[in-house]
Amino acid sequence: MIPLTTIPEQCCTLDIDGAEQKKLLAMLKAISNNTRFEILKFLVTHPGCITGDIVDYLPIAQATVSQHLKVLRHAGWICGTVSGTATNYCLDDANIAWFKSKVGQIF
Amino acid sequence: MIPLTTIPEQCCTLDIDGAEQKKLLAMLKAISNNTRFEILKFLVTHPGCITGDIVDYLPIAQATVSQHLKVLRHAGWICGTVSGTATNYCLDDANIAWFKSKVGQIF
DNA sequence: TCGTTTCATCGTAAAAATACGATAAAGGAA
DNA sequence: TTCCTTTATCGTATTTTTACGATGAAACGA
Repeated sequence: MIPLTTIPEQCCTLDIDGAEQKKLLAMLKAISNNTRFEILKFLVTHPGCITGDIVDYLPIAQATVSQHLKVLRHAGWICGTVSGTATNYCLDDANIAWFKSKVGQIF
Repeated sequence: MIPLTTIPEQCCTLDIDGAEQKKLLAMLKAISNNTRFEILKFLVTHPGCITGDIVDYLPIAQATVSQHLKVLRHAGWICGTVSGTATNYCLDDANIAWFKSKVGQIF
């Protein structure tokens, strides 16, 4: 019998492919930008806030924030809900749960 | 007493900052490139292989592979060990373990 | 020594990402 | 309607990333 200590620890499998890999890489790419990561952090503490709140919080132009929100939306990190002239943003819990579980299973 | 079902599920905390956030974002950025992700996958099944093996496996130039390896090294995903004229590459288990645990705790 | 192998780095071209001001669209208030 | 607020999109400039060929460095064998 092989002692437990000699069994090499599998540090990760990276067992993913095709559409799932594409989706995961898109999510990874989206959060690997510091500004977008900060937007996500802001949404954790300010769920349902509007674009203007994020614009006020960040030191960048409104057009740039809007562009980052689009990237986060398309990657599946956030959901936007139009309400009058404003848009409320929330974390996309379902996709984030998928991300967490996928990363947990392949790394 | 509040029923369990009404307790909102915390989808993520994103509780990270400073040097740790910087390191995490660098690792995220490094793997969000498809070629680099494929290199990591190759290393899972070919631990200790040399640069030339990766060059043969991928459809891109040697200089480009070397550049990607540099990015992965600096981000902490892999370790390179010079052996004669060759360089053996392995996954950086310790950093990958850190990555996995960090992602698990903030998402 | 001389040539070969292996790999990193240099210089540079092309593509993608990031940022901005200006503008457009759409809802609400007067 | 007219004006104001809010946000997305357009066009574009700048920066960063990605890719390549060429070159250099270092180890090895003949």
